[in-house]
Amino acid sequence: MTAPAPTSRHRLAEIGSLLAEPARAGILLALIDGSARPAGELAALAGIAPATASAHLQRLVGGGLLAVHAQGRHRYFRLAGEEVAHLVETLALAGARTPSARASSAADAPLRRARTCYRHLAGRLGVALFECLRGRDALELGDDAIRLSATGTRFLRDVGLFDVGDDGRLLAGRSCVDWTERRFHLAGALGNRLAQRLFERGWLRARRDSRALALGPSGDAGLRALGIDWTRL
Amino acid sequence: MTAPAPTSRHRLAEIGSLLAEPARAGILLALIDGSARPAGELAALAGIAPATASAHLQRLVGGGLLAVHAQGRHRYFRLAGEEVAHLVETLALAGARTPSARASSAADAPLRRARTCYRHLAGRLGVALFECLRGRDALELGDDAIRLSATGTRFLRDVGLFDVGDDGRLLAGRSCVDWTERRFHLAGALGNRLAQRLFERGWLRARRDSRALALGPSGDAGLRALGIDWTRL
DNA sequence: CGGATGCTTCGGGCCGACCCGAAACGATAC
DNA sequence: GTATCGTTTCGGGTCGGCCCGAAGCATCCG
Repeated sequence: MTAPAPTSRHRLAEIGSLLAEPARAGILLALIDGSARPAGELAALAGIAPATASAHLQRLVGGGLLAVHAQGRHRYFRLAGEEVAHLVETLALAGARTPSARASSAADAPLRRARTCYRHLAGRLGVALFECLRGRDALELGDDAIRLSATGTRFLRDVGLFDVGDDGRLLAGRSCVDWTERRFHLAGALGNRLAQRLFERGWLRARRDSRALALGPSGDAGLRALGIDWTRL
Repeated sequence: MTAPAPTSRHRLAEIGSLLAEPARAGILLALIDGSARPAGELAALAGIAPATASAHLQRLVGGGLLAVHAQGRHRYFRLAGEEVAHLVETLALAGARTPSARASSAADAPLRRARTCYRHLAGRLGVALFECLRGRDALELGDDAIRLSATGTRFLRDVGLFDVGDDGRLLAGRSCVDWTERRFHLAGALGNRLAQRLFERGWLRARRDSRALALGPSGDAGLRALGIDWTRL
């Protein structure tokens, strides 16, 4: 047996050590909805002094997990990409091994119903959306991604989610196992586009104080066209 | 904005700190093929004293990443489950961000062609197998897994991989993105069963000194029935 | 029943990481 | 220009983790 290459074990350890600190883990979790936040806010969120947060943020950026952009005297930090969100959720999923931890608090109820994960939908709504599409043969399994079928593109146009020019087959989707539900939901470019359209059409809207989502003005009728009943979700 | 629950960030950090040490990362990577190895061997592999390895192994078991079983005066350690293998590969994938690292050495060539990942197949062979099945409508997208279709079960019987009693629809598969190829290959119970049969039928055999796989006596003809040419893989 | 082997526990040394307050820096606001 | 705010850099204190050698238990072997 050859030992695993020293480099690969060190890379693994490097990523691990970036997540190993509760303060850094908290920062990543706070950004997992794809938002960009200034350093001071992240410091308060993690419960540490600005000086400490600055060092942590520097390490996270250096490790390629976060991206920065300066704007005025603020510096906004966000996750470097969807892979990072996926990675963090995978790890969080692995950590939630005990069933007792999954029962969790009533405060999580809106989160379990519908939330954003990076830029796509998760929670029971995300799962229901996936199942709706799959049940209508709207999804095709590709060699490296899940794509919308011709049937699916037509269906989404019919319910008013896609415009005439949109071709869903060009969008690569990833199916990813939902954290709370342990079932598939749609991520990747396809999932992002779909979520974006749901917001644009006023079916969903973001809440001010949480990752959880609320029903928009035209959401009830819209979701019903997909066979989804929000009130029973 | 509510801060993420303290518990979740601590769980994330806990998992991270388990991976954060090169010695522990090396141990996990050495076990990623699903093998069980005694403590002393893992110590030598990681380049540390037995006493140090013992402490590391204890932490990994306590964290739920490894499982032990004692046999005589040896204690054999292996990954606690497929989720752990998935987790480690996800992280290793994230770490291999630079293209230069992916070019790597010629010594990896057999690994890139065909290897085991936990108990299923990966590398170009794993990808080719997935694409063969997908192209023949042998796979169906389910709500929580990828399953073999009726067509697929029949096909695998025809090529001699499944016995008459086998019902592939009962096996849940997961599609997982290959580390070297960045395309889907088949994991989960379905992937494991398939790999097991390929070994039983003598199409593939394990090498003594590596995770890489070699062609078995009846492998060339068998793979050709799947439309896969080993020599051009 | 000794003697080897595999693994663990114990004790102690070492080094790195985390944390904060104070001060410097840059940009905005007045 | 001056004051203020957000952020980073610096210095120093503290704490925990990693590491190993030696000793203690088990297990197998002759």
